[in-house]
Formats: sequence, C-alpha cells, structure tokens
Amino acid sequence: MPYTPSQIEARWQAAWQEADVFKAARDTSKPKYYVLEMFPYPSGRIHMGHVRNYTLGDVVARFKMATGHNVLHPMGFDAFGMPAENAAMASGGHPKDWTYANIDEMVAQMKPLGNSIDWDRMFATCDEDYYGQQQALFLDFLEAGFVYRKNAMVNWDPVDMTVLANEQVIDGKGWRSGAEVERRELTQWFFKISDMADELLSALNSLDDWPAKVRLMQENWIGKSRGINIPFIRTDGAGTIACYSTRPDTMRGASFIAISPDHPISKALEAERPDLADFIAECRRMDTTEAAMEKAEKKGVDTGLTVQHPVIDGATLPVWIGNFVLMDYGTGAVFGCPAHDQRDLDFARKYDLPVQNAFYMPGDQTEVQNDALVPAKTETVHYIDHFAGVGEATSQEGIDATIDWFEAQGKGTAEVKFRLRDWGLSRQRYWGCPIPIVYCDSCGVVPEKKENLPVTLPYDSGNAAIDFSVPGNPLERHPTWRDVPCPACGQPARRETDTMDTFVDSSWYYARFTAPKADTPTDRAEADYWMNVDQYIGGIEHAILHLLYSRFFARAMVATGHLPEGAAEPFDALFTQGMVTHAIFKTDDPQTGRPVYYYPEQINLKDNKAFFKEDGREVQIIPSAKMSKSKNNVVDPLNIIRDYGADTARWFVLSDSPPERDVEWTASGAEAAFKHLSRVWNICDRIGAMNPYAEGTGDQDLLRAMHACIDDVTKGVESFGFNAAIAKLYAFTATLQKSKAGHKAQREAVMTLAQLMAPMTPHLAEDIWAHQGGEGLIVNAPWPVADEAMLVSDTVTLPIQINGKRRGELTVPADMDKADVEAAALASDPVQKALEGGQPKKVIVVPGRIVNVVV
RNA sequence: GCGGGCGUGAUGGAAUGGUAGACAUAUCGGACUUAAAAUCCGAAGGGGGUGACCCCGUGUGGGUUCGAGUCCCACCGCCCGUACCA
Repeated sequence: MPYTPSQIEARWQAAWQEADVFKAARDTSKPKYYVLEMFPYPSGRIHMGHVRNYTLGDVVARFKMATGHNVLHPMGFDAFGMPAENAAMASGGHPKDWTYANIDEMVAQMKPLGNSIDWDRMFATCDEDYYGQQQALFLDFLEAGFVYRKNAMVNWDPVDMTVLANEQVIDGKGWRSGAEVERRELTQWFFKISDMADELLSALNSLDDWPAKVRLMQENWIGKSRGINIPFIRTDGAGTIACYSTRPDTMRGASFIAISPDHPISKALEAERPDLADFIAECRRMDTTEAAMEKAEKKGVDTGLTVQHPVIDGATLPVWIGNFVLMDYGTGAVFGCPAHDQRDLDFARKYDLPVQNAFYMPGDQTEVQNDALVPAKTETVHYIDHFAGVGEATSQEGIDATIDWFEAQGKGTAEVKFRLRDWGLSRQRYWGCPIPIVYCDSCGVVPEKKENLPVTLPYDSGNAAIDFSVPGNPLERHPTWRDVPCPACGQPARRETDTMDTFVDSSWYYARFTAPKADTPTDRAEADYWMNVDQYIGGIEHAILHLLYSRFFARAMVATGHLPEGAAEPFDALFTQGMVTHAIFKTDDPQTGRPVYYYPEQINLKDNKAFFKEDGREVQIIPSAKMSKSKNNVVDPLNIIRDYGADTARWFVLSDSPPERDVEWTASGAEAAFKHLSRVWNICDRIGAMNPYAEGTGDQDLLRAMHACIDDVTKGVESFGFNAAIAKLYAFTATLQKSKAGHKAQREAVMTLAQLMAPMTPHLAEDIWAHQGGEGLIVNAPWPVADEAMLVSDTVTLPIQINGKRRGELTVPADMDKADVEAAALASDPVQKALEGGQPKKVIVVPGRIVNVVV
C-alpha cells in the first residue's frame, strides 16, 4: 500500500476533533504548559514562514502533551493595521470585510497543517469584544497614570493632507503623492513606558530562557546612561543652554554647542532670522526615522550665539543648530568634542571648527587626524590632570569621577537617562482600536465611561462615510460618529478620532487567550492558572518593539489588577526563529538591463545550474533570498500540502536548518522529506505483514539503537535542536530498515519511532500507531523513556592526538582509569613513532574524550 | 550611522574548547529491470603518494590554549532592528 498523506491526514484530523484532544481547560492535577506562536496578520494567505513558526510551536505543544502537561496552544489574528486600508484604497472594499474574509481563508489554510490548536479560543484583535476590553484596559491605565498627552512629530504629506507611516515615506517623499514630506507636530496619546525603563532593564537579568541576543538588544535599546546636565551660560545674558553629556571628561576638547532644529531656541530664532529659518525648514523635511537622520549628511548653521566654556576661563563656544541633534533625547542640545567623537570631528572639519585633544600628558599632545580618538582606537592611556587629578579618562571610573567633579564644582547636575522614549499610541487612521476619549468644551479631556464600551468603529458606508478614495482618516469625516454627549456633563462633545497603534493590540493578546470570552480584559482565575506563557515563538524582527511593549503592558496589567504579580514578565521562555527563504531565478533583459524573474515551475535544475524550460537557456540562481511576490520565489504551502501532505511540509521545515536560522526551501528537499516519510510508512507495512512469532537476530542491537534514539530525540526536542533530532531519526530509520530482528523487537522499534516522530509528523505517527495496534491515539500516549542501562557501552574509542593533531585511536574499557589510559596511549604505535624513543613533554587525558601527547 | 546576529564541502547543515564535515540534497558507481522510474547497496572536503601515510582546510588577518568552527581583538560580506510595516 503506498503512502497517501491526503487520506491519512484528513482521517486523523477528524479523529482529533472527534476526541476534542486540543481543548484546553484548567486542571490542577497536571503541570500546565502554555505555548504560543506570535499570531499572524491576516494577509489572506499563509506562507512558509507561518508553517515554520506554527510547526515549531506544535512540536513543543505535542511534546509537552506527551510528557504529561496540560497544554494551552491557542491561535488568533493581529487584524488591525494599514494593509486593510490599503486594500480598501486599491479596490474600494471595506477594511472589515476584507479582514474577516482573509481570516476565514487563513483558518481554512491553517487547519490542514494539523496543529494542536484549541480553535475555540480563536479571536481577532478587530473583534469588537477584544478591542472593547482593550479600551477598558486603556481607561484603567489612564487612571493609574500610565497614559498622558503631549506633542510629537509625525510625517505629514502636504498634498494628500494626511499623516504617513515611516514605511509610506520613500526617499523623503509621500508614496502616493510624491510630495516632499514634512515633519509636523500633533498632540498625541502616550504610554509612560519610560517610567518603567529601569525595571524593564533590570528584569532582563531574570529572563534566563530568552536568547542572550534579544536581552542585549533590549538593554541597548533602553540605553541607561549616567551623565551630567551642564547649563552653559549664554554670553548675551539670556540664561543658559542645558546640554546632557555622558562624556564630560572630554570637556577640554569642546569646540561648539549643537542644538536641535526643534529646540525652543531654534524656534525662537526662526521667526527673526530668515537664514536660520531656511535651514530649520530643510531639517523639517527629513524623515522622522532614526536611520534616515543618522545617515543623512551632518549639517549645521551657526546661530551667532555663544556660551561660556565651563572649565576654561574666558573661553567661549559658538552655538550651532545641527540636523543630527534629536529633541527627544536628553535636553535637545549637546556640546561637540571633535577630537573624541567621529561625528563631531566630521562636523568640525566641514565647518572649520577647532579640534583640540582633551587628554594629554604634559609634553605629549597627540594630533587628531582623520579618526577621532575614541576609546577603541586610542592605545595611549590618557590622563586628565585638569579635573582634580582624575585617573584614566577613557575608563568608566574616570568618567564617573569627572561627573562627580562637575557636580561638586556646581557646574552641573548628575543624571541617569534612558534612550527609551515614551510610546506614542495615537494613529490618525480608521482601522484600529478607537481611543475611548471624548473632548468637551466645558470639561476638557474626558474618558469614556466603561459602561459605554466598546466604542465601536462605524461600519456603515452610507453617505460615503467609510471611504478611502479620499485621503485622511474617515473617522474625522464621518457625519455622526464623532458627535457624542460628554460622559461628564452630558453636553454635546466630540470623540477622539485617533485610533491605537496596532502594537497595543498585540501587547496583551497572550493574556486574553487565557479567557477569550471574559467580560473583563482577563478572568483572574484563568489568568492566574495559565500565565505565564511558558514558551513564546516568533521572528527575531520582534526582538525589541513588540516584546518590550508586551513586557510594559504586562507590568501595567499587574498594577491594574488584571494579571497576577508573577506575570510582570509574561514570557518565561522565548525562541526566535529564522526565515524561510527560496532561491531566485533571474536573468537580465539584454535590451533594458532590467531583471526578469522566473517561477520555480519554469525552471529545470541540473548539476546545480538552472535552465528556463521553454528555451533551455541558463538562468542565474540567487540562493537563500527572502520570499517575495515580486521576485517570483514564493512557495505556497497549499501546493506542498496538496502534492506531499502537511507532514512532509512540517518534516522539511524542521529538518534542514536549525530553527533559529534561515531555512532555504528547495523542491529536492521537500521531495526527500516525502520519500523518507514513505520509507517509514513502508517499514511499518513490512513489519505489519511479518509473522508475529517470527524470531530474528540482533534484537538487542536494534533495541539499543532505539534507546539511544529516544535519548537523542528527547534532548533535541527539549533544546529546539529539531534538525539534529531529525538526523538521529534518519539514522535510526536506516538501522530499523536493515534490521533482521524478530517481530516483537521490530514492532517495538517502529512504534517508538512513530512516537518520536509524532510531534513533527503527527498524522503519519497516528497511522503507524493504529496499524501496529497501539492503544488509543498516539497524541494521548506518554512519551517514551530511554532505558539508561541500554545507553551505556563497555568500551570507548578515544582519538589520540600528537601535538593537537589526530594520529590514531585507542579502544579501551569505558571505566579504565586515567593512568592506565595514559599508559595505553603511550604504548600505542603512533605515539611510539612520534616519540622516537624520547619522553613526552606532556600528556593530556580527558576521560571518555581524548588523549593528547605533546612531544 | 547606531544596536544585534550570522559566515563550515557543489548545496542545507552536524560538532558540552576535544576524531571537522553527522544527517540530508545534488553527483558518481553498483544491484534489480528488456529499459526507465521507483526501491535498495556503496563512494565522495582539496592536494600528494603504489601503499602505510603526509600536507592543507570552518569569510580574512592576528591572539589565547596541550588542543579553536567554538573563546578574544580587528577587518570584510550578508541579514534583522532603528520607535507610524506587522
């Protein structure tokens, strides 16, 4: 009988549903385990990245079920956001219709993967029920002091008269209008995440099961620094300009002050100085992104103002406006020290400002050339003898002592600052969660009453109300939606028309999954039982924003009583997976020089070369490229499932690369995965046809290999080493295939093989289990345990190294002591030959590992 | 620009500081077949040698160590993030 995944998979999915095996309910008799994959945006099609993400989560979930845990494994949709509005703009539909149709399609595509999802818990963040509870959370956060309003910059398209996302700004121009984008200030709502900067930073140390790289990225993002706030005294008597610096030790090298174009002084000068106004206007035409600002050419203009040098009597420093100074960080003003900062040095060379080495031993003044003398590039140890004899300038102690010196001298105030900025949540868009706030002429800013929640988005298209053919936010144009009585005084008032950033939606969905139908944001009995997420899995692209916002939200939810204390860090363990890539097949059009991309179906592969099927022409192969529609290298999981089945797709995405790295989808790899599963199925068939009383040879060898495989696969699955675990399964399958053991041993081996494969290829595993007469469903069967006695071996083979190079090997009893191993090694041929009758300089014996003889 | 990561045969990759290349793909050889496909068995990092063996080899250049793919430093290339893409 051939392996027919389409029948097998449908049958077992029906069986799981029938038995309701993935339904999660509180059960204190077992340890709970909550596994969660980052939920998808409902684009309408699942892609291989989803398949990989959910397969990783499913392996964990099924493994935990098998090892006696009560597992929660939910799925939902991160459903608000710009693509729905863009689709509405492009084709005239409604974002809501588009989104829900996509969700239906994606669910239909996800279910055939056979993941162990409790589908009863599914929700989308655009469900009125979900975003209504989110509004309740917002009101609680507001009351608790986690929310406030202030002005902030947005990208403004002056032609479309609308706010643009950073993604919609291309080379400084609006993506649709092509107009030069301006920065514009709007009053917006903020979460006070900066208040929690210190605890978000220090708590990173407790996240032992997070990747170190993610903790490090978050640490750098939060960016705690100790510095000094120095008020530079203006020579015109008009007060001071405060500059924050983490390097006051370089003060002797200061040669200018640079202030932000958005600094109050810049704004004041703008009105009276046309030359400065032009420059400030130019700065306002820059993207708001940090990358764009930092990569832009550093420019400035001299204001003509000067300040007194704080430590050199009689000296003054010019005040410049610099396009590289961020108003959001520090005081919006810095002092420039060209000798010890590369950016300042470039700026000084450009505008002919002095370059003065701040550190020198008397008589040893190092001239600065093209490279600033920063700690990494400075070999000389420099001293400061100016500031009360402080030690090494470039050491943190030296800098700290300098900060203290400045403070003691009354020249500044020591301050700890964070790079982390508050989280602006206002979006001038329709398809998001409405901010439940009302503006009243008499009462001012009034929170909506909880009993009036949810504040729902108007769906109606009457009067062309929700219309995306006109730029801007339809909520502002809606004829009636804005008009509401003030919740405080009852007089006519108007709603906030901004909606929330979609990161808000994804900052607490993990908590909602514990009680998705509760009439409060969480149900404490459920949240207390299920939280935290034991294993969270998603892409590295979320290493900072999503995960930091979620950590903030969890803390705020603890503070407002929606989560237990222990859920302040909501994700106990985090795993970041790589992308699924695919080769690009392309040629360059000889006429235009433009690239032409081919679909994989149009290509024949031969000897690592690619040929266009139609004319046999060779085309270029670009390996391991991110899947992209425009490059024609997207592999649709539905086609793979149709041709090979879900188990093959799952097996392949697990087998070919370690999960944290990118995996390249290859047709030959998928084919190989299918062949292997067929092979396993055939072995099962063969054993099923054996005489049940058949005796054979090598039963012990087969069972030893089986126990070794149990041990290897268990360790692999526990440590996300799925590809290595699969390699062991390949090897064990080959052993089983060649085995001449009796029926009893072979049956035990194939059933164990099925159990070990069950988290990865659950349908095939169920089928084998059933064929061999296994009891019940394999999904309910306990995980096999390796027999320690079957793992140990009597002898061990050690490599012998001479001077670190392998020169032979030595097989000795496993329990032989070190001295005897050394003696045996010294007596061996390669060592005797190398010694040439002399004595070894040194012998290193690592028991069970290696012998190294130094001659 | 800044922060983080990655780099190993033709290819994807394996390797608690301890035999580099497990396992798989592609390739080649063999069995089976009239033949092909499928299936099964086997070879295989590069170079040299009849052979036992020898030399070289984990992006590049240094360093630590008895021993480095693994740890440290610098550089090159690619990827992720950079606060309104999700």
